[in-house]
Parts: sequence; structure tokens; C-alpha cells
Amino acid sequence: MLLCVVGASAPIRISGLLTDQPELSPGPLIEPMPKYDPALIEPKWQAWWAEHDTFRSPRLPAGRKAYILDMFPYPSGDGLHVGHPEGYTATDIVSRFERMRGTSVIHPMGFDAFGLPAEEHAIRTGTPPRESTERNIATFRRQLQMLGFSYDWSREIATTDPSYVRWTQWIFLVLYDTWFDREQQRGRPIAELPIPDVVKDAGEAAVAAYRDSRRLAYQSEAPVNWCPALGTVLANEEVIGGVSERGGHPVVRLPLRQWMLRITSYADRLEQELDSLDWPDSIKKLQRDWIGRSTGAEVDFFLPAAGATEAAVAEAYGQWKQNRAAGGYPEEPPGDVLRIYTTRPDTLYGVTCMVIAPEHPLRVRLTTADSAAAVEAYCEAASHKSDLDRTDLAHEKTGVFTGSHCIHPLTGQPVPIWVADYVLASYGTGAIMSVPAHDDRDYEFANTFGLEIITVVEPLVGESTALFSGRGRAVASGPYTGLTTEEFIPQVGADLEAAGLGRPAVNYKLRDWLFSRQRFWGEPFPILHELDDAGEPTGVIRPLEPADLPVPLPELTDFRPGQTPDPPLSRAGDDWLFVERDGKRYRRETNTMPQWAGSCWYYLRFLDPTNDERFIDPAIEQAWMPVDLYVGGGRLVNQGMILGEMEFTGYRAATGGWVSAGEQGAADAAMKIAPDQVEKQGEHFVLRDAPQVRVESRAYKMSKSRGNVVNPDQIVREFGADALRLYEMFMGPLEATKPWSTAGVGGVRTFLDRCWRLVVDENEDSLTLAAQVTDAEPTDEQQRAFHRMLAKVTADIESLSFNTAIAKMMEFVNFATPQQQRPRKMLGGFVTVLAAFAPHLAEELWSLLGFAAPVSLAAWPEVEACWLYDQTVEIPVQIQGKLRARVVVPADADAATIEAAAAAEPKIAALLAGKQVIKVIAVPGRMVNFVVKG
RNA sequence: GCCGGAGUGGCGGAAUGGCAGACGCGACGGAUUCAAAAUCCGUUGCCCGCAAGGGCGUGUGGGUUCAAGUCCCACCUCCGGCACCA
Repeated sequence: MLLCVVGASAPIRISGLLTDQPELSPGPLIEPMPKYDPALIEPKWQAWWAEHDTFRSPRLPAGRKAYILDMFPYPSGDGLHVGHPEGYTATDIVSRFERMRGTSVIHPMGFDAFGLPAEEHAIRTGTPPRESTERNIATFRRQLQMLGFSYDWSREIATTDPSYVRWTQWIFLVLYDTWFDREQQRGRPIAELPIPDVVKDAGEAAVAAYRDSRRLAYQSEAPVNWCPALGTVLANEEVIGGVSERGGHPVVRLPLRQWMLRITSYADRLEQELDSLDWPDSIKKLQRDWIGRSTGAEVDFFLPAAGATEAAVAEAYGQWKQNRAAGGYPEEPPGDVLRIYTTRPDTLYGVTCMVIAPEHPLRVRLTTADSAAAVEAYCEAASHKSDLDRTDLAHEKTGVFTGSHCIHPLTGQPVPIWVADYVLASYGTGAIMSVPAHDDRDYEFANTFGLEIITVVEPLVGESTALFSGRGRAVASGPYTGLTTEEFIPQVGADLEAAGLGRPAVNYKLRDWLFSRQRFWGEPFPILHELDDAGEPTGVIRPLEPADLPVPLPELTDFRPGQTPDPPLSRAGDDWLFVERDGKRYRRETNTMPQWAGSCWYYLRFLDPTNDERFIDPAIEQAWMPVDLYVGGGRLVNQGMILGEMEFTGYRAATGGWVSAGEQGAADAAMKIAPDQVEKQGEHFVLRDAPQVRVESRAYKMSKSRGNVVNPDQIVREFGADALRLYEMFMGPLEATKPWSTAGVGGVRTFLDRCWRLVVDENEDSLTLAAQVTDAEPTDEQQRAFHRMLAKVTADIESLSFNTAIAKMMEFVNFATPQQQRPRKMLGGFVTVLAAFAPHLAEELWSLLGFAAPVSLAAWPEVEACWLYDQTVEIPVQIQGKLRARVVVPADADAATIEAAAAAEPKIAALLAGKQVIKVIAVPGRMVNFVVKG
């Protein structure tokens, strides 16, 4: 330390800015800088931290550990907006705080870099997505570093890195090679799938097909939103009112071969595991609703041959029932039945029509010649509606009669079959029995089309109404009449099962995940399609070997979509597209994976980002997981948790498992948010209902309402990074939606200026410690002020209440500013606390005070409890609960003492005179209340 | 429609059932200055009052309690999520 002491109590001149260690010198001497100038000190300390690897985390934690994870940002071309640094600053404060308390902290950052915007940019400009993505990442990295976040940058990853893509593709291979064992409730290698004898007997192709039907990753024909004019497939959100959001072009729903993930296999297990998770009930409920488990029954309705006479129908129906009674209920619905799912099999006698989804496979067959034109027109129109349109708008019921009937399995009566888009093809069996008297939607439908309404349930109490969807007692229900709903459902379920006409069933709102996109900028699938001699696909699929990974993206010059929904990769050169293996010719899969394929496991790769052997070393994972703090989106938690879970299960299955069964509960919850402080905040905080959405929309509102984007670069230039960080934390609790106010940044900047002046004399020409900075011991008053501040800030960081922590630091500065003696020891302690929030300024002040850098790794001060309590306290005195006076009493005075002191207070004595005191409540150390009469 | 969450000064927001409005912004006053900026020190919920003092105040209406922003009931408003899942 190059200090030149001019006089005992004279200002201390500092000719070097830092310390006496030459290797720590920040480089060229900076001109005298008596004013707080973040533009100088912030880059200086960022460079220092980088040079000294200040925030590098160990490979394995030593002692207490904290995995502090941020939202995985998509590096958009616009760079960071002011919404981003909020969560990032919060986690950075905790990271710095924990580090200073000696915790092993891992706090990484990376980029979720696949995605649509880069591709659209490529289409517009011809720039390859990789180029623009790398440029955008560079901007993001620069901006994040500019804000002084204490990331371990040596762990930076991007989902687009070939070394990362490799493992994303590898995970897919594991999923492809895994089936879900319902009995054991876990994934197992496909080779262990028991093959039924009937399948075995049918030959190798049948066995392969059977396996394919059980794999966690499988192909299916799923409807997508195809916009011919834009030449692209659109997400549901991009389709509004049947036309594309951009351009207003018509959109059709058409089935395309897609890759799916069989998450529904996990529905029960996920729901059960929710019980064991230590999450707020509201979040659990959200999750539970999302899984949407419902129980009920499947029932088959007999479909007579078209045009058969009444007698022939009766005959065939009788035969069918006999066969069913003998052969039981078939796994898959045969062609002669319409299978429906209902949660209320007790309303079977109230069925007045059947309704199938427009996409129902039997639709064409069930449509009679007379009705064909109307049904076709209806379904054509429905295909132009996205799922969103069908559900979003006013639920006006539409539909059309197919012209045919089925036979009621209990009454033998014919029931008309309609097509209506309020029935979703993707749920249950895609067909329902309509019971207008006891279902809102069916009631509306029946009213719209003048269908019969038959009441078969009456409320247990009160009057019967035209529409009653509650539970009650059965009427007009044949042998079941008189049963309550609770008795009826199991009874009829058992009867239907015995008769082979139906069975109890469970359904989920949760759907299997669509895992493929017809896009360029995503991970290619490590899958080959076998071709025959004519070059046509044989339908045989061959996964690549792990050694073949990563499959790179081909070089394309034209990223534009084509006239058909063929993915851009199908236009790749032959050298990429066609592959030979074992003398057979293959064509690569040309779909790509969705953005979340890479982003759902980023938190694992951070722990072991350069591992070439595995996607993560199990020992490392076991040591660092679970994530201790995550401030980000609930939606991300949803999908992250569940996909993470699914991949984990697949992973364990594939590798023989390294997580013992007993530990699964804890390890499975990949995004589990563990530390106590989060629980204290409960749902208000980290586990907000859908914080990601809220954060995004907040940023949107901020920028929209102000008419321009608030750019962090500009704020940092004007006020400094420390001021921006502090502002984001100070304006309110973390979970609240806060409007951006540039004036508020000025307020916290003033606070930082005041911190600066506690240490530096601004009136001198050169950088000079303030004359008040001394080596004296702090006074008792100073000790009290400091330790109270310290205790509050420490507790507030633990509960993530940064706004009140900052308020307390401001109070401390307000206290310290007029102090004529400001002991170096006290200032050092304050700067240590400040370092978690405004690290650049803190480092600078720390050095100026003569301590060895970095304060970022200095020990967090211990709270000395003896300074937290006064000898005396001032307590309120109330009469009838109204504040009338205050008295000063010893802090440890008992109830009788303070009561006496209160009664003796002149004003109280005057008010009590002539009144009868009925009761006195005296709480030691808190208050006294007199209850009087008269 | 269903499920959450929230309503406190001009504004952002504090407040284990025990002094409502910490802290900051804004506003006002003072010191400093030739003057201003900056800085420092004050005042600042509303109403009545020269003052001492008093009254009213946490979306609305009830309730529990010696005591309610905080707990209970009903309602209003806003925000968020889910939403034709049979």
C-alpha cells in the first residue's frame, strides 16, 4: 500500500489505487479521481476478478455447498433488457454472500442458443444462424460481465456447442432405448421389455413394432399448424383466428410425422412424487392441475352396419354382446364400436347423443352419403382453427350430424352420432357420450341443436334443475335407480367390465410432448431411416451409435422454408443426407429438436461442462445437486423438472443406475428449490406461479409503455453497474411487478456516492481518504449501529428481502455520514456487507481503506449480539388501545415495573384520573395498555 | 367460469396481532454559494387549530381481541395462471 502519511491526523494521501502487491496492480495509474466514477472502477475490478479467477468454483464442493442457478437466457439480437438483471442480481448477491461465509458456491452462466429468432434472421439476411448466434452470445456475455456478476465463466456453455449437442443427442438415444415399466414405475432398457407370445409368434417385424410402441421417444402422426403462404409450421400461439399472427395468412392443421416423448407414462409417478416434495401447496396444485388426472370409465357403443334393417341391427347387437361377455373387453377398440371415455358412467342412462372430434378416425366411415357434404365442410373449417381458437373464444357450440347411430350398451337403443369440435381428438378416446342433463357443455350443445335432455341424477337436497352437474341420486336408470353417484360409479364399472362392454379408466390432461420441429436451427436427431433399392423409406429406423455423435447440422445456403412442410434439412447435400451402414443405405432424420431439448438439462452440464466421457460425472452430480437456489420461471421449473426427471429415469435405466432407489425422491426433483430462505418466502418468491412469464411480460410492459427499450448499457453508462444492480433490488420485493423508473436509479446512485464519501474526501484535488477515517476503536453507538445493520442485512439476504437490506444499509450510511470519527474497522465491516450488493465500489473502497483485495472473498462479519440490545427501551402507553404517551423503561423491566412507570407518566396519570382501571395489559419490552371504565 | 395473489401517503414500497407509513423518489424549507449545480441539515399521510393539542386514516361492510394493515366472514377492484380435458 503506497500510503504517504503527511501528519498524524492529516488526510492520508494515496498515490496508488490498490495495494502494494505489484501483481495485483490494476495497470496504468489513473488520474486523480476524487469523485466516485463507476466508469473507471467497474471495468478495473471486472478485469481484476477475471485475471485472478476470483469466482472459479471447485470441481467438488468442500464443506457446505450452494448451487445457485440462474435462468438460462436466450441470446436475442436485442441484447439484455432491464428485466434480465433482476433475477441475476438477486442470485449474485446470495452467491457473493455465501462465498464470503465460506460456502462452496457454484454460480454458472450459459446460453440457450438454439431457437427461432436466429433462424428468421437467417432467412431475412442469409446470415448463417451460427454466426448471428455467436455474435449475440458475445453481446450477452459482454453485458453480463459489465454488470459484475460473479459467474464462473470457465463453465460457460451454449446449447449450440457441438460438444453440448453431442450430449443432447445422446440423451435422445437413451430415451429412444427406454420403455416405462408401469409395475416398477421406472424406465428400463428396451431390450428388457417383455414381449408377449402372440407378438413373438408374429415375427421379427411385429416385435420391432411392439418395441417401438413402448419407447419413450417414438414417432407419430401429429397435427401441426402449417401455413402455406409463409411456408412454415407455426406454434399454436402464432395462430389467431385461423390465420397466421404475422401476415394474416390461412393456416391449416395437417398431420405430419413427428417425434414424441411419452411423458404420459410418467403422469402417475409425477403426481405421486408431488406429495413428497417440500413445495408450497399452491405450486403443487398447479402441477397437479397440469397433469390433470381424471378417473372414470371407457365404454364401447356398438356400431351396426350401415343401412342394416332394424331386425338385423338387433341381431348383430345381440351377437356382439354375447361375444363381449365371452371374450372380454378388447385392449384396442375394434372397428365395430365407438369407444368413449367418461368420468360419469353413472349418467349412462341420460345419453342422448354421441359426439366425436372432427379428427376422429371413424369419422369418414360414420358419415352417411346424405351428410357427407355438411360433415366435410364442417371438418374443413375446424381444421383451420388451432387448438387455441377452439378453446379460447366464447364457447359457442358448433357441430353436425353424421347421419349414423350406435347402440347403447345398456338400453339397446340407437343413439345419434354427431361431429363437434368441442370434443378434442387428443384427449381420452376422442369421442364422448353426451349427457345434456348433467354436463354444462353437453347441455349447451343439446340446446343449440334441439337434442333431447334426459334427467338421470337428482340432487340429494333441493330441487331438480334442467342442468345438474353435481353428484346425487340416480333416477330413471334401470336397475341402478336410487343409487347415489358414489355407489353407482363402481357398480356400473364392475358390471360393464364383467360384460366386456367397458372398464374403469384414467386419463390425463398432460399430453405426450411433441419433440420435433420442421426447422433448421436445432439439434438434428441421431436417427437414420432405412431406404430400399428404389430410395424409398422402408419404415425401419436405426439409431446412431453414441460414437457417431454429435450429428452436425449441414451447411445450407438457403434457410427459407419450402412449399411443403418438409424440413429445411431435407434440402441438405447428399453427403449429409445419405449415410451407409452395414451395406444398407439410409436417409438422415430431417426434423430437428425443439429449443427445450438442450435447455432442459443445462443445470447438470454446468457442473461438469467439459466432460468428454459422460454428460456429467455422477460423483460431481451427487456432490453439487440439487440446485439450492433458482430465481426464475415457474414454467421452466415445470418442464425442466419433469423432462429432467424423464431423462434421468432413462439415464439410470441405460447405465444401470447410480442413484439408489431410496434417494430417488430427492434426486429426481431436478429443479427442486431447497434452502430454508426460499421456504420462508414461500410462494411469494422463487416458486411464483409462472414467474418466467411474468418477468417477460414485465420487461415487455416496461419497454412498451415507455415507447422504447431501456437498455442496460445506457443505464450503466449513466449511473454505473452497481447502481443498476442496487436499483433492481431496492425498488420492491423480488416477486413483484415493478415499473421501471430511471429517476429511481439516480436515488440509489446518490446512496453509492454517499458510501464513497464516507471513505474519500472529495474536496481534495487528488484521491484522499476522508479526514474522519481513523484507526480509533468504534464507539458503543457506532458498534450498535453497525451490528444492527449487519444483523438485518444478514437475515434479509437469507430471506431474499434485498429491498429492506438495502434500506438498512442506507440508514447506516445516514448514521455514519455526520460521524466525525469513522473508524477504519467499522468502515471495513460496512464495505464487506456492501460488497454483496455493489461489488465494484466495495472493492475500490476496501483497497482505499488499506485492506488486501479482494473484498469479494473477505469473511462476512460476525454479528455480535451484545450490540443489538439497548439498556432502555421506549414503549408506547395506550388507553383503550389508543396511543397516549411513551415511556422509557429498562429493557428488562417486568410487567409490574412498566405498568407503574406508565401509570406515573404525567399525561397518562391525568387521563386516568377519576376513571376505573378494569384491566392492564403490560407486555415487557413492548407496550402497556390500560382498559378503563367511565 | 375455476384456482391463486394483491389492494397501505403524490409515487416505489416498510411493518413477529402491540407506536402504520422504515428506506427511497418527488415536494417544501434552511445552511453553503456572487449565483446555480452538487453537498449537508431539516419538514413532508389527511383534516381542524396561532399553539398546546385533537380528530380521521391501510379497497368496502361486518366480526374476533385489551389491541387488527396483519386473524375470521361477506363483498368490490386489480393482477397472474388455468380454461370445452367429457
